[in-house]
Amino acid sequence: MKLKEFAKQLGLSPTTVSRALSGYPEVSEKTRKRVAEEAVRLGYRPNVNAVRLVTGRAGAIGVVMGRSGEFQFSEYMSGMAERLDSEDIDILVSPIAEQGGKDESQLYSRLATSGRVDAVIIHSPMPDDKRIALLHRLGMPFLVHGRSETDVPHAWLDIDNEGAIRRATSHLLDLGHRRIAMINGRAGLTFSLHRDKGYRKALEQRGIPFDPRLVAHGHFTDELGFRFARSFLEQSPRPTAFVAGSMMTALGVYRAVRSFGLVVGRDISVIAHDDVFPYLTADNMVPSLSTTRSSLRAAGARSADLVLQLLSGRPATEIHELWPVELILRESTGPLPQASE
Amino acid sequence: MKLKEFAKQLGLSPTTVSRALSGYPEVSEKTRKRVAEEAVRLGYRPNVNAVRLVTGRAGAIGVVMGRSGEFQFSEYMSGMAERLDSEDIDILVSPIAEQGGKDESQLYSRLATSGRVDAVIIHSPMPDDKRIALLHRLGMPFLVHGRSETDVPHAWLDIDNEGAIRRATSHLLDLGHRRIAMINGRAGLTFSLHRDKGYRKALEQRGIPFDPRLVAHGHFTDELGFRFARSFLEQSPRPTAFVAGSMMTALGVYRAVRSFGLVVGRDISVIAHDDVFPYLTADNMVPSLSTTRSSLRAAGARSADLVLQLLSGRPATEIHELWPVELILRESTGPLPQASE
DNA sequence: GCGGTCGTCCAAATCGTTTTAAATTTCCCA
DNA sequence: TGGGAAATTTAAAACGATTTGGACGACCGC
Repeated sequence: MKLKEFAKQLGLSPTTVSRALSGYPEVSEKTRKRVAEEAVRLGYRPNVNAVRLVTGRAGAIGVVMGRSGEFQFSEYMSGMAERLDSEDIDILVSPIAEQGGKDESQLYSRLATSGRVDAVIIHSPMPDDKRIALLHRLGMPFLVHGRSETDVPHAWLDIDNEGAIRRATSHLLDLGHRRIAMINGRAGLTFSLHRDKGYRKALEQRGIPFDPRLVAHGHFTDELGFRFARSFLEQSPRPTAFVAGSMMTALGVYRAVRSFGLVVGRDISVIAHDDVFPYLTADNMVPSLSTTRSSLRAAGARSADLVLQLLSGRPATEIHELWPVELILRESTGPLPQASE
Repeated sequence: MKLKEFAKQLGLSPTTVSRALSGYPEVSEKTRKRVAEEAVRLGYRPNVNAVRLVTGRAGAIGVVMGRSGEFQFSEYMSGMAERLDSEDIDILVSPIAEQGGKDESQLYSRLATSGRVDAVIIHSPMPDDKRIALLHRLGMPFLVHGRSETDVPHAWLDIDNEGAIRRATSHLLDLGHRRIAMINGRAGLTFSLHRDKGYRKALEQRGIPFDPRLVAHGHFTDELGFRFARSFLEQSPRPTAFVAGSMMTALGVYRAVRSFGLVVGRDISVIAHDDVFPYLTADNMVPSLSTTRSSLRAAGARSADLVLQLLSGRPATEIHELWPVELILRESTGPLPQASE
């Protein structure tokens, strides 16, 4: 069913019908209502591609997915989808062609010039992320999920990684721990740097020297959690507490601790960052895991919302949101055991 | 840069340029080459929306994402993305409006009539899935990831869930286990039924009666894995082996076993299905987890491939792929302990 | 009853391509 | 050298909507 045909059935011109459906004021309330009703009855829906061509809008938001298929991804997308459900806007997922390098910027260029999307969301930025400058230069609206230190104006939404890790570390210090190991995210990413900063600040406040041998960087996988934790535990004196970057990391840490015949929550304290997944919950771990918590799904929903604001004209420089992170104490954290002192 | 402008710069007509770029035979090799080179040099790319309007093709494949944001999702999508990287085809993610019910079919209708996608992939089908009949009726090409028993012709790609679980169960029986519990997927879904069938067949072959108290259904979460496993272990006599539906489920099972003071691989054997995630590997669990294994990423890549075949005219009735599943034995499975007999 | 305003509605241009149908050029052979 | 087939190229008509610039009455005040 095309507009022309539909209009004829109504005895109206295509113009009027189009306006009625788009909510323009030049059409009487009576006919608007009639048009709306008939559209439903006859099942008329404007052809998306025609609308896109003529308006120049793509009706889609692009999300670039890393090669490694992070487990966090679907949770964030669920959130976005939740928010975009009511709008007539799609989510477009683009794979990254090659890790880092030139191909990545090519992907963004193509995304921008092809007119496939109206805006892009980028993840895991670095302090001087080249993508940000690129997208700005291309004139493509974008939101950064995370933060960067570039001068290029850009909208962003981030959680307070520094504060979260600072509080987590401080809490462990309060409990008497002095050798606290941290398994951080990939080196060079802003959030990893922020977490590092939070960790150091907490130590600094107590006048405890920073020991680089207690910090590791890498993907959030159970394997790295396990390996790093083991290598930390082999040190002497060994750490008595861990700050783990993710739930998966924490799984590895738990295993590593057990493999040394130690008990989490008694011999070794663990705090991890939790993005709140329906399929893996900190409460259910044994012992239950203390976490710094922030809903990734909520971040996804809000991201979609902010992109919509961006598209409707709100200046990117106004869009900066820093979310606080909760610290949830459970059984995996406890006072420094006497013997270890 | 528009086609008209670009053509003028080349001293050719838009028609010729369009044909040269689309690889039609009516243009001489010499000009084709020149056009291609200049297109790169001047950065001309056809406007996607104009192409879509005139060709009627959307240039996108739709994937419907469940509300619950399954952790498997991004791995499958990564696979799809991998395959579609070379094509000029997008992946469109649609959230499901409401769980089940009427809204779901509305979503598919809209997806089909709006011209947003050329094909759709549906997941976790049921034996008489309404979506299949609906999409068929709407004339929208689609691929079912999983299987169904409907008469409606449809393309599908599935793994041999029945065979996998049958082999897993048989292996446990070989080891002497007699009370084997199974934590299956959500009730009513085809793959759950297939797994159930595989489980029963294995028992039947040994003449062991099926005990419904040893089977549970639900989402693949660590929480359900833990709860179900605990409730099974409370039975008397308790099961000596578990078949777990997913890696997350297995995590819960491991915890439950430990919470009873039992040891996986010695007191209790566990086999789980593994979709092969980079962030959670069976090899790294302690003890390492025996699995039925099938790469979800590969399935995603192949799905994209099959959809492309579908779109280029291959009949849906020809597209049926059943993938075998590997059985990988590791430390979590062992002979029935003497004391338990 | 006339000119102006307002509220509705419409004809036609437009978006940037692909593709049909026709026009041109090239080429080969009688 | 001319005729016709084959190889190139082109002009113009789609595709299905939005939107610009008017047109047509109805209504009001003077």
